[in-house]
Amino acid sequence: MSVEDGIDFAIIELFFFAYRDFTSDPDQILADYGFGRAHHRVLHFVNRRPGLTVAELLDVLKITKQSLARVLKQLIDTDHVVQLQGPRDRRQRELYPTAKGRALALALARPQSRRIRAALEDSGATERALVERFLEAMVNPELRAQIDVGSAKMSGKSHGEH
Amino acid sequence: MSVEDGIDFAIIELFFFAYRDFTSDPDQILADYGFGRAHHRVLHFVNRRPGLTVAELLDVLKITKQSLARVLKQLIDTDHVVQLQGPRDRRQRELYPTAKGRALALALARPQSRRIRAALEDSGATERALVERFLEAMVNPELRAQIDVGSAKMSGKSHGEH
DNA sequence: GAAATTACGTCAATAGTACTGACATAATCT
DNA sequence: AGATTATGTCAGTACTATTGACGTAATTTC
Repeated sequence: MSVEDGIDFAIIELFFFAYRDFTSDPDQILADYGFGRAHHRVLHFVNRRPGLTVAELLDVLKITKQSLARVLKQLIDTDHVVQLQGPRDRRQRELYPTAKGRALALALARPQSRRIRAALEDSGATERALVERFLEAMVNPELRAQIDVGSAKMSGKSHGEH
Repeated sequence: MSVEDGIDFAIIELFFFAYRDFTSDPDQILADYGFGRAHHRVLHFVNRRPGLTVAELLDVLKITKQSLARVLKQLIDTDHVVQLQGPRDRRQRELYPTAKGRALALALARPQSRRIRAALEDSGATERALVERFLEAMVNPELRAQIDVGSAKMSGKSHGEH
């Protein structure tokens, strides 16, 4: 169905609409802080992978360090993120969320999670797994390593407050 | 699994990565034309809903007419899109793709469709329907009318070349 | 038929996010 | 000691988006 010229227009369009609305919820909240989507992404990944270095963050986001600079500086200046000198390599800066940063990251994730829950409302674990599998398969194969689907990597890595 | 603080971080992240890579394919092609993502979106919807008016396009894209102006002008100047005076209301401008515009829209959609096909490789119609249902459910309910999943609306609307 | 509204176009100013290129500093590696 | 690496920063540019204001032509309303 809705495959014209062998092109899957239906899912192409659905993906556009779905992502547009998916990002609209946090955008509202971010506006109150004078932040944009870039701040959201940085905060999200610092929160999810506390202690990641600047280089690792750049690699995950696939942006340049000049693009990151302003956004990261603002998050540090507003006390949402802190930098600690790397323990092994003192050139590195490990990034950690503050309590304030974690709270904001959570506030931003909440409506998105709510939207996902609603979309999977009448679905069981099978359907959920299928959606996860589909989304993962949409990611470039060589980049799937970046994805941290399981919670294993997180559980032992509580660095507390900084 | 991977639901911390009751937040579905797994799908939030997967959605980010999936959409990033999903848009990266056409971005490469667009660069050759000096176009950006905005041009892609306009071209896509003009192609999908030939004859739609400027106001309808703004409503679908959820941007302002000032944002659309430059992009649409460039697409018209480069002979990818044409404007025709509305038959009923002559204030309106109906937008149609040219053959050139259709060719570009198709070239942009091809790698995206290929990616979707690969992601659904070992899936049947059931799984495909499930993914469609999920994506549709992610869209704001009041905006689902915009989505043109079926091909019914398209089939009889071939306006030919302009 | 005059007045209000609508559809569209355009000018000006601003913001957010991204880019390339270049250069500096400190730390680590060879 | 010299090369490389990790990070920071300065300068310039591009793309997409915004708000606000104004103009024109066509349609609707009274």
